[in-house]
Amino acid sequence: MHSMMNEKKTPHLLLVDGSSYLYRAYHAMPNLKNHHGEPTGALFGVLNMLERLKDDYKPDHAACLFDSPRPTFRHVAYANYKAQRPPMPDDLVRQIAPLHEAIEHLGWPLLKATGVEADDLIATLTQQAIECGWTVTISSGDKDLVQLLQPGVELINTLNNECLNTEAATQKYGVTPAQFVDYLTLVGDSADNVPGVTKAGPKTAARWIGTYGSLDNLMQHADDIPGVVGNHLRQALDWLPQARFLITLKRDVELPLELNDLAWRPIRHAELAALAERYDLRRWKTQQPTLTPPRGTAHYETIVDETRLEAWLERLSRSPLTAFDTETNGLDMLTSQLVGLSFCCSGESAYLPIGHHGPEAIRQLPFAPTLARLRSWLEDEQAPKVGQNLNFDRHILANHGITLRGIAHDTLLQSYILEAHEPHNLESLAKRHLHRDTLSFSDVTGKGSAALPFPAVDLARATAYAAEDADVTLAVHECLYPQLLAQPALETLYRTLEMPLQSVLWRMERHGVLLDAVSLAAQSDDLGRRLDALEKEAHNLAGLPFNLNSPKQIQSLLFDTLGLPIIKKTPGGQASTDEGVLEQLALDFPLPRIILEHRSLAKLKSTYTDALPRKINPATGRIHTHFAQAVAVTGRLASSDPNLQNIPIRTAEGRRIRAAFIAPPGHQLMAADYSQIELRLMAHFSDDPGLLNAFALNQDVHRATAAEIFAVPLEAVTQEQRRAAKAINFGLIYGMSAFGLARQLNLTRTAAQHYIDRYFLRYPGVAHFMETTRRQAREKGFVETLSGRRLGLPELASSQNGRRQGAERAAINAPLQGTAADLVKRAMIAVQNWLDQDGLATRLILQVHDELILEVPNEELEQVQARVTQLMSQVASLKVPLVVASGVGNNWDEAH
DNA sequence: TGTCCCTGCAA
DNA sequence: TATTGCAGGGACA
Repeated sequence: MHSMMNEKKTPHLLLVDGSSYLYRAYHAMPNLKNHHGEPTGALFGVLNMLERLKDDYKPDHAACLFDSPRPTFRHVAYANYKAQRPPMPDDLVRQIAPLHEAIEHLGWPLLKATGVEADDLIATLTQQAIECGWTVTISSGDKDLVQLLQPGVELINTLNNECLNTEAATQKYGVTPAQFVDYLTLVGDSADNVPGVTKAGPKTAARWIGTYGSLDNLMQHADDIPGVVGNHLRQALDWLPQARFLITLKRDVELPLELNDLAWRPIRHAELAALAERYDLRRWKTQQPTLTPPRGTAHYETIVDETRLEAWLERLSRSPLTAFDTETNGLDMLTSQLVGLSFCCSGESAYLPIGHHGPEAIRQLPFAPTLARLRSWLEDEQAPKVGQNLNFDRHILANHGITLRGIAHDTLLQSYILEAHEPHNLESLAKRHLHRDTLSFSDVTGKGSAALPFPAVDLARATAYAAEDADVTLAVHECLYPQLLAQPALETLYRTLEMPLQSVLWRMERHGVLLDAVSLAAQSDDLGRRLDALEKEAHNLAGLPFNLNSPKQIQSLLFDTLGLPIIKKTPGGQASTDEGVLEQLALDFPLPRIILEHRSLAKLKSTYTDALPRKINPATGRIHTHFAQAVAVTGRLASSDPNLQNIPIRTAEGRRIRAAFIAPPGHQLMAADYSQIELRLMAHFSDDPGLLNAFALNQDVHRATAAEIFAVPLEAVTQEQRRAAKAINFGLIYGMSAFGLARQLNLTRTAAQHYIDRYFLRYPGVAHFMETTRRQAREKGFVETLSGRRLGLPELASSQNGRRQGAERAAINAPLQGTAADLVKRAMIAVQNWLDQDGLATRLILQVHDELILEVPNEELEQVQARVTQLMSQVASLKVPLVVASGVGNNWDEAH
């Protein structure tokens, strides 16, 4: 292939405005301290950000630039320059020297300005790099730097991930980067205390520059500007040249080094480790190769005697934050038993085995007394803990009568908020954020049939695995949490939505739901008999026996043996036998109809009536689903083991299954669901008058849509028209094409396209919303919900057309589905808070995306139904009402 | 035993 | 060539 040496790559230079981030990191994390009580927030924030930049861009050359404390030429020229700024807080001043040291230890070239600002250094270096034909990335939170944009230069704001090039900046500010100085001169820069023209904001300034081309030309025509703002402009004429001078970055600062000196330096591990030790910078302690011992991890302690236990209890009681993890004899949250606990704080990790079997069991501390010693720390609200999916540990401890309290952080949820589309297991997090390979569970237990249960693992290996989990959890927290703090909307979601929800979900899982197992057993029998009959009939029609559960056998029977036409192929290239295909074949042949009936009943029997009773927990007599909080990329919950979010409802047989979810004696089930929530959100986001109006008038939205599309009065809409309109409404939510709609409604493509055209003609706001969303997704790589939840769509950049178009459809759906998920989560928290405050015995038991199900004592029924529907509808105030429908009954079916 | 494929249940 | 999930059975390594 190509020789690498012949491929000349354009050198890439990364310039980081250290000063701009210093302040922001400090204010984002004002209270972080090391074990000496010295402030470390800015240190953490800036170093984490630098490492992230280095990883993301992998530049050939780089520099981190800082302001000098001494007056600059701008202070000399203008006495009020930055005069409104308070002096740098002492807490921040103390972090600067160690920060500079750490940056240099990490191998970054570092430049401190003298007599100029960091921005002037960036301007000068950018100028030099462009002249040499390099490309440049500037990282800063400061908008002044827009003036440096030109081909080959991009500007990124690491705090909000905004990335500007010449085009994007022109779009954003309405002036080109070359005009930016003139523009900012007119607007003024309040951050630096440089006033512009009174009453002239961004819009006016951009318009003036657009009309007159430059500040100079505008000043020459100042007399032409009418109105009050014209007077203000004329008053500012004497000042504007000086303002422009202050705002213009100096591109010819004399530097003590050349571009080629901005290469990466070797990392000074020993110095870095010393600094990391002093300031509790775990990330660099662990990255430090000479300090990380080889596998075997002798530095992890195994707590097997009274002295060590005592020392650790002491250490835990004083730790400002402890990473905590449990090891168990199984994965079932309600039945598994504790085998050991691990801790990590202040750079030390340990494993406390209490439930191991085998020859070594005799070494470990006794189970019950040791757990009793730990109880007060585990239950202490004031002992802050961080974990990876602490809901699991909370269940395990609850199995032993211990209530875990003081849950301050969860790395699972941090990762989910930051990058929902990435894997969130601890091994992946360690790899992605710490560049560490960790021991996996199967490394320690073995796999397959040879796998040992964890209690049989010897203490040394168990310690290597368990203590590492706690160690890594703390390190991941120290990497992810600053990233959250740097993005306030995400931090708010994490702190006020996902963390509180975790507790709500835990209680729902713990409480479970009651099932009528007798009814389900009877249904299984009934279904079994009907399936047998259908099977006989199918075999007779086919003339030979075959397995009705095997798509492969059905395929060969229908299409090979019987010669029926192939309607469509599966993604795997096989002739499909799915419902749509069989439905079509059933028009002309008898056998497909029998297969269809068999399929639908077999599904109910295997997935529901047979499977659900097996999931009843013998101890509680109830079903305990698991609500996964960090699985769905849109922010929805997912239910599993068993999945209680896909219980049938559409057919009569299905509803019998739903009716087997019952309330205990003296209770009723209440179900409350948001009506048309995603379409309402579509109305809200799109601002479309027609759609808003339909909801404002509380119309049947599908009927209203039909009336618009088919141009008939509301009361003249036929069932068929309404059905078509409903398909379009749902299709829109999913980003459907004319092709898809045609298939759904059995129309020609042209007819479907005609409907869609009519729809967009009547609802232009929706068309605009969809286009805007697609564009934002393409430009930014993500879309956002109303709460600012970021939904990343990496496939948007795919080179495969199909994948990319799939991602564009997902981009339409994601803000709607994701915002609905945010609202329901808020409602759940509000409902649980209210129940707690009022001391009610009502329990939330299930959530099905737009529906909450509660188990309500009869005497609380009235107030709960009123209040829950109210809390749900008031969870947000949108441009359309949020309508909640609710019902009550002895079982889930009746409650609908 | 684990994994992939097809199918189908829900919002 | 309609979004997000979970799960069952068959087929096969």
